[in-house]
Amino acid sequence: MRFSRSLIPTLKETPAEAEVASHRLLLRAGFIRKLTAGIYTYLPLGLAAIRKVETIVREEMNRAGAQEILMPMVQPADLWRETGRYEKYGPELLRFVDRHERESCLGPTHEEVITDLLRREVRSYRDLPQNLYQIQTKFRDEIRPRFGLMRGREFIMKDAYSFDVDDVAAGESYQQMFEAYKRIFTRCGLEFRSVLADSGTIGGSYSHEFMVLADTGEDTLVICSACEYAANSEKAEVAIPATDDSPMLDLQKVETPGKRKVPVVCEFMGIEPHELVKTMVFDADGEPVAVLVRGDRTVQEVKLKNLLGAADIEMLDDKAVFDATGVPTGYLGPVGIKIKLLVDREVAAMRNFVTGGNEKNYHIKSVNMGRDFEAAAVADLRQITDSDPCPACGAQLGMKEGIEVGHVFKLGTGYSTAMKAVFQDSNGKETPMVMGCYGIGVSRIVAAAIEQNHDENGMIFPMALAPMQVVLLNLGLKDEQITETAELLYTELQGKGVEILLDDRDERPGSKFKDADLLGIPLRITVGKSLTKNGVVEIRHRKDGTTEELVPEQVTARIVELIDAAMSNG
RNA sequence: CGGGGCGUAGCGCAGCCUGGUUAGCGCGCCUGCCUUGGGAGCAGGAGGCCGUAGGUUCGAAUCCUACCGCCCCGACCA
Repeated sequence: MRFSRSLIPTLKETPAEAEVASHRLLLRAGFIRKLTAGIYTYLPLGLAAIRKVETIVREEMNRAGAQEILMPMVQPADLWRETGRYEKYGPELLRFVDRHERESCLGPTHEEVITDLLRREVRSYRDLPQNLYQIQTKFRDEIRPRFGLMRGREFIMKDAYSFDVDDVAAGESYQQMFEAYKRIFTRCGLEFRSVLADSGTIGGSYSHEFMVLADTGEDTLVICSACEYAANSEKAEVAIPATDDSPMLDLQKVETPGKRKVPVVCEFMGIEPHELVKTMVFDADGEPVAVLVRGDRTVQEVKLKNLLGAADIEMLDDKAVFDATGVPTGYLGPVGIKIKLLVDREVAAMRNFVTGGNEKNYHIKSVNMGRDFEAAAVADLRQITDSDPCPACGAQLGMKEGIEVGHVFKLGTGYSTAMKAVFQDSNGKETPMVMGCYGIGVSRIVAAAIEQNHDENGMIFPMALAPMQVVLLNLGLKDEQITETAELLYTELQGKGVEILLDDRDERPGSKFKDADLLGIPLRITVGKSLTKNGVVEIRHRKDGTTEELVPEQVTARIVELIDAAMSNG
């Protein structure tokens, strides 16, 4: 690839819209350009990086026995109605009608389509298992696309679906995919963790996420310092606390005029936030629900959503809270509350706590569950913290930020039952297929790799994902010896199958060095003055800046050696 | 969806408050000279429906209205 004839529009200045490193660098290095909010064109180098990921994913999926297909992007609404998701999926699902007034949507995921396919084609247990995947552009109309390729509305995803005769077989499929995923992310040269996860809108019983560790991650992971436990913090179960069995004291109403916020109430009453219980009100698919958590805790909405089986959970604003309860925010409490009341396990174990008085300007002391109020349910509803013990072994927990790049789910028979995807088992009995689904954010991996590997000068690609393996700088376009040597090396390396970008632009050396750094290509060959002076060219490693000088005849062999080494330990 | 902000040359911005010559600056781009190991220098040049539509005015990039687009924050703690 010749730089002079390629569309690699690098920018010296940072575009105003870019917040995070990967977005900034992808724009500056000329990998992507934005068409509209959350929708990007991949330029030659950006696409090359995407292709690297796709190739690794394909190889490992095929190796694991999955078969590649390609499903439509436009899907009929009726199919989505069969599973109830046309209504349930929410505004992320882009809906439209075609010229015949047929309702349609753009596929954000493909469970319905694949299940429809399999129910038509699979009759017998002899046809199972099946594991099918595609690499496709998905569309999700995100509330707020951001960070370039990290959270776009349109993005490239690999999604796979497994169909098995029973839970045991489905578990094997799941395990196979889990192993394939580990190989994929390892080959990509990424530092990652697999964690227990919530299964979200896709549904299902059991799932793991694969997270690339990076400070700009949108997810928080809890990782045990002692055992293997690792989970997304929205999923991480908080250990059941010891029950306080001190004697119940008498209820006591306290006037707290104007004291609404936890810290203010605590200061006023001379107590600590952990002695207070706050009452939060949410809207769960239109029904108001109150949740009790300790004053210093945070309600984990995902847990709440799962407990209620709700499609959408939203915290109510002050006015809506008053409308639902007749009490201004700040003074809500469980005693005498009129709406459904859910209680965090930690609160259920407490005695004699302080709550709002359910009356303006009053709080109550020495409240106790069971005596003073009843809960519709007691459950784990709060966000875990790093001072909580590991739910598996009790040791210290650590927290890290991560970018979700892969997700594997056990779906069970939810979709197959809803869509009547059944087969006859060996006894002739009609049985729903047991499903699993497995996603990888292909375009997001490129962004995640850059988040994890960059410096102030630009990207630093791992060899396996680099759009080009080598960049060769010709610093003497008008010097016959330099140009001849550069061209010779370019041809020779291409002949060895090396992916190489020849910087043959009529630019000054400084610009070429800057661009080479920016592009993050792992190896750089410089042919310039040192050739005419000392007969040597230079190889520089982008990652650590180390250089080696050698005569031109040795370069090709050395480069091939370096690439092989980088690919094998990646 | 709520709040805030921004739309002026390919990119980054100034001008707008306080309306009035030819709408500026830096980077990039084109031509020439010069230069060639970390984003050089000089000279010349091209490039703008000042987001769109309407209004106010003798006169609008500037004031008003609507629309469109984009960015940021929030949509989690009473």
